[in-house]
Amino acid sequence: MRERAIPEATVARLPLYLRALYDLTERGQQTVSSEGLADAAGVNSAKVRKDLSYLGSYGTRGVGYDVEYLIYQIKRELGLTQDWNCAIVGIGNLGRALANYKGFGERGFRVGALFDIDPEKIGERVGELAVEDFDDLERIVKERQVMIGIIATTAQAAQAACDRLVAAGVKSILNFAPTVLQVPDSVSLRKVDLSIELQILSFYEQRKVALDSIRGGKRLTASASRSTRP
Amino acid sequence: MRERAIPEATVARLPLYLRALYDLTERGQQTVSSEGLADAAGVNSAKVRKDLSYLGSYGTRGVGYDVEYLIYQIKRELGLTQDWNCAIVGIGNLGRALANYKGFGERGFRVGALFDIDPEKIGERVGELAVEDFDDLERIVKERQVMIGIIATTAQAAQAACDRLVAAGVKSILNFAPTVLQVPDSVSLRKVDLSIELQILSFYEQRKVALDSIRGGKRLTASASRSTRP
DNA sequence: ATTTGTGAATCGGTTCACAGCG
DNA sequence: CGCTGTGAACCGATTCACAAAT
Repeated sequence: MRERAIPEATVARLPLYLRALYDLTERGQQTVSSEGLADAAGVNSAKVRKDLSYLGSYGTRGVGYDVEYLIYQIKRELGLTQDWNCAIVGIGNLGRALANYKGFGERGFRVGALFDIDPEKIGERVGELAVEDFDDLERIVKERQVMIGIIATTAQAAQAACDRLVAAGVKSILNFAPTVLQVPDSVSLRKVDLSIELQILSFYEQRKVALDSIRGGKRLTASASRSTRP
Repeated sequence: MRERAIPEATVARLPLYLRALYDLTERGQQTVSSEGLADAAGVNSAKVRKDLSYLGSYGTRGVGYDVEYLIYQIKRELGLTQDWNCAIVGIGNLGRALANYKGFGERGFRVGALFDIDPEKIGERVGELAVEDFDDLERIVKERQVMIGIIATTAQAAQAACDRLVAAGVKSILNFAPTVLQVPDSVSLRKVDLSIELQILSFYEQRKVALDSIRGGKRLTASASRSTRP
């Protein structure tokens, strides 16, 4: 495989492989087949092979992939050989939880600033940081070279938070607020919407209940609903 | 359009449309075109029309869609005409934030039980609920007719939490733990992985920096990075 | 004997473009 | 005339299946 451009779908799976590979090293495995990595990452082996082929030819036929080496290559591809400074805007329940979340640091994402607009919260300590004034965002983002902004405000406040991050030069934004944000083309935006995930589950759950009641022939009551194959 | 089966991609967007429609009612709009809804939901109008056509022919040519009626139809399709009881397993930072998150209740998801294995936490109040013993999960899930389980444990504890939820008859699970979970086919599983989202952003950010430094001809310093088009 | 790497076939989803209807 | 609803064309991603490598 030569030439650039890794498909989006592949990029989205690389972190999954990376996590699976870390798990494998912890179990002392030095080499892994596409099949083995597929199982550990919860995908199928054809996908693993095709995905990894976009990075280069890092496997050995008849053997598999060297775990350490593959970790290195994926980290390099994802830009994880350096640490990234993040800032969280909106220190409510979720912002606080994100500020305290250990998983970020482990993966090389340093939360280096917390912002809120509420004078009650400014100055308050959360973990190792103090909440700072949203008005100082631009200055602090530049001083601390924040590269990634995490928006954990209400839906109403999210666009303003976003605009300020963009004005400060932040090019990557992760949005937890349940609203659509506008950013210039030069900025990457991803979103996580908690209640949308539940609504999607609701769709499939509802369909299951409907199907059960057709098959069972009678209305479903809570006590009648049993788990099939535990 | 007749016959069943709504594409997965469409199902995943319905909650987005729903939120956009709520926003429109708040602004007093009674009818909306596919173009208008597309803007509000952050997609394009061809997608909106095709997606909505899977639900039925609910629009009026030359006019658009009736906002209220469309809300009703989407809610019905998603199974949101009823409330769903949820349980959160793992009351750490994130579990606590989720327990306090108002967005769930607003969308008809009632958090009706919190579980943790840590004796220190059992009995503690979080919002309106007390944390209960993980050992009592099966009984409580059945008593309160919990339909959706939310896993906010560590990666290590997640599979056990998942197994217990499945054993208790829960058919829909939302996993926040950074690990791959095994569930029977009869159970729907979705996942939200916070640090994976950051890693994806990292990939695109890194590529941007690389591109800039080629174009700019010189190494990038923090103060030299300006936002293009604010 | 295995397991990769990859063309070719396939699938699902998106976009186009316009006929059909209000 | 405007906007929906939808076949048709298109595009990206997944899966298949096997030749190539060790």
